[in-house]
Amino acid sequence: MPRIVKSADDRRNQILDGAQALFFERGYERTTVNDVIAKVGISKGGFYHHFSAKEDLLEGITARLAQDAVARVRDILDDPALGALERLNAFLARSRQMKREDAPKLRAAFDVIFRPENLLLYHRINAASIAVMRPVLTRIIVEGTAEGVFAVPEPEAAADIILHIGASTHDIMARTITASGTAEEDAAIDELDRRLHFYGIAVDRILGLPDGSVPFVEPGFTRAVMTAR
Amino acid sequence: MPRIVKSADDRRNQILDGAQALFFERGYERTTVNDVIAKVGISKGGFYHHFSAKEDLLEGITARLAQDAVARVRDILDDPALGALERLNAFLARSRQMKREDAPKLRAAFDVIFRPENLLLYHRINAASIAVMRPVLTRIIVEGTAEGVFAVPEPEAAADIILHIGASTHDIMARTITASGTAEEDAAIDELDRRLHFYGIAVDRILGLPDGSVPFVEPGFTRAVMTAR
DNA sequence: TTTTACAGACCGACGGTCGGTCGTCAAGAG
DNA sequence: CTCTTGACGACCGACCGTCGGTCTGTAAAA
Repeated sequence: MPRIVKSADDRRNQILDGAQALFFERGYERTTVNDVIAKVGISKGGFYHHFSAKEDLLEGITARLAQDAVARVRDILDDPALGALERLNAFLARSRQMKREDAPKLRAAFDVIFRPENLLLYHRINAASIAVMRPVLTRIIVEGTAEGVFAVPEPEAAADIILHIGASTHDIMARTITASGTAEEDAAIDELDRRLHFYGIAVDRILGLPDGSVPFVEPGFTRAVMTAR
Repeated sequence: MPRIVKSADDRRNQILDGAQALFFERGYERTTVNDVIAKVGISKGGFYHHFSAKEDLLEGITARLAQDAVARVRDILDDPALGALERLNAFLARSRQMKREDAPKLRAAFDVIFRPENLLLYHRINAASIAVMRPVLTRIIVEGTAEGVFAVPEPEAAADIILHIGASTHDIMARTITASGTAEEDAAIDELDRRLHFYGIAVDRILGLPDGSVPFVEPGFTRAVMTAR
């Protein structure tokens, strides 16, 4: 094979790209290092020059993913014109909008991520996004408490809880995906939607807000994302 | 090797016992099937006669663990003399008592379970205990709502959230364990304790109760468990 | 010339398989 | 009641393929 040399950063990202595509297609365990190097067109030695273990791929991918996501809402988070509650809602609205925009890709990824054998992949992605969002959400809660809008004695703990609420959707998400195409799909989506709606209420209450202050879903959102092709 | 024949159930439990001991000592990934069969004194073929894969061990162990735990609080859950809130608090009190009683063993298990490489083991144990507790907690919430004590529109969703709150302690738990023996240990335990206290408040709020109705920790509890030998 | 990026043959360990063996126990013969 | 037989399921252990990771060496860059 001819030897192609690239800058370390480029190569690293290229490997990450290939690995990410494979992980979202077959899952982490079922993707081998040989699969990755074949896809990228690189040798074993080349791979282990940039990554010390297969595990590193997970860390690299999830970190990149989480940072990309937070970068796309940075402007809202830093908007000084908005109060804490408004920023929180604007952030959630933007997140939903982004999800709607690449719903098909998202849905395809869900198909793999929520399979039981990919539990580790799911939890890693979740943990990475929580790690990135925690300081952001903590700041909003701190400021909202200072504004007198929220009533939260432990902002960081509250942020942690709220972010972990997402993980409690795992099982219903998995069920909804499994039910996809069957007669139960409709009911599953409805149930998921009700859950997500309640999660908004749970957030309201944790923050000391009246029910309905922080809507998690808008009508049709859940169905739009879950039925996207 | 001499051949020793046992009933399928006995042998299965014996294998589970051995595997559980090893998993809680070295973690899941670092325990090989050969380790398990060596510990149990059985052959490869014997093992695969009872389990179809190494993964099955995880499922078997976590299911057994979760069912044991729920069996030890069954009497409280079924006590007709208690209201929903009282049952919930009695259940939590019993759980704490049990944790205090075998704090040393629990603490030793924590040492392994909360290591980053054992994330999967942690999540499996968590998922299994949530699966067992979900219907139990849901029932309490349904009844408490009927009694007019709780105000929860989606009992099952609320149960799910409350149970998942436990997972949000993972990182601080891990940090506390890592800090064990160092100068930061004291501060870490204090922080963990504050968190756990707030989680009680979060549960209060989700259930529509005044802050402090459902205490998660009592004074000294966190320190007692985390410093046990 | 030294350092960095890469190639690819190689290795050991691990999860899992497979053909076969041996205990156990019930049914039928003596 | 005892003994034989035979089927079934528990169990054995050599073996296999795969996979993550290593190592020696080489070409390009600095």
